Amino acid sequence: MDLPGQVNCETCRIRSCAVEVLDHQELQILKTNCAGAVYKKNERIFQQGSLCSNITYVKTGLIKIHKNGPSKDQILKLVKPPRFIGIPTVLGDKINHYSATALMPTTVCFIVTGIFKTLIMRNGKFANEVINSLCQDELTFYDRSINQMQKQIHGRLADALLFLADEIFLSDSFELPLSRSDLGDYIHATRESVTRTLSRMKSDGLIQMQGRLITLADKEMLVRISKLG
DNA sequence: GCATTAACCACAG
DNA sequence: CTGTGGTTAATGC
Repeated sequence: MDLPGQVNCETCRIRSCAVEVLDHQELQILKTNCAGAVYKKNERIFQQGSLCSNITYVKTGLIKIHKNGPSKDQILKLVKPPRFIGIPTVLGDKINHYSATALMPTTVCFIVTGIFKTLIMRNGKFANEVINSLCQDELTFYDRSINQMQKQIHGRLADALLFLADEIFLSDSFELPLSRSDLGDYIHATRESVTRTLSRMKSDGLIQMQGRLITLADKEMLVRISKLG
């Protein structure tokens, strides 16, 4: 982790909707209690089980939120910046219930927990934006849970590919940021099943694939597979 | 029964 | 870290 350290929230171009509604004085408060950091691919940003001391705001890059279950690691969600992570921890418990790891070079800002709470108490609009963001997250998570539980592997993998293309990379052709094993943790499958299903999709002409470079060739069909499960 | 799905295991690049 | 193949348990005609 490198520390560019000092940041200026007043001139920051990628600040959140929440921070957008802060007044001048509040921005000053934030600025003096905020520090930037840079993570490389596969570097842990915070660790499940450890004490949570900061709110994390992901500015650029891509991260996974994951949690060690009884048998193996599970990726709860992929977070595309800009986005706050760790709000549930700060407001709900002191210990991280999950880990966050960078999947590509990622920049974040840490905000001192107490200051974050102060801003919530002090500025209703700020609090409202925070709640909005939490609600969105919860709704997406419900949808994803249903999909994971009721679809079989082709549908789940199609979901993941469509999500990566449409939500993360905004392109039908992208470099897979996850290993096969990670992808398995994400869609609730073994790495072998991921490999097999991907090569099946390739031979069926649904996708093109060279190593980690994926191109969605037949999106209509992928959508149908995703819907049918 | 028979087919399908997907995990588990082992071994090889 | 990946790809493949054999095996196996569960589920559904």
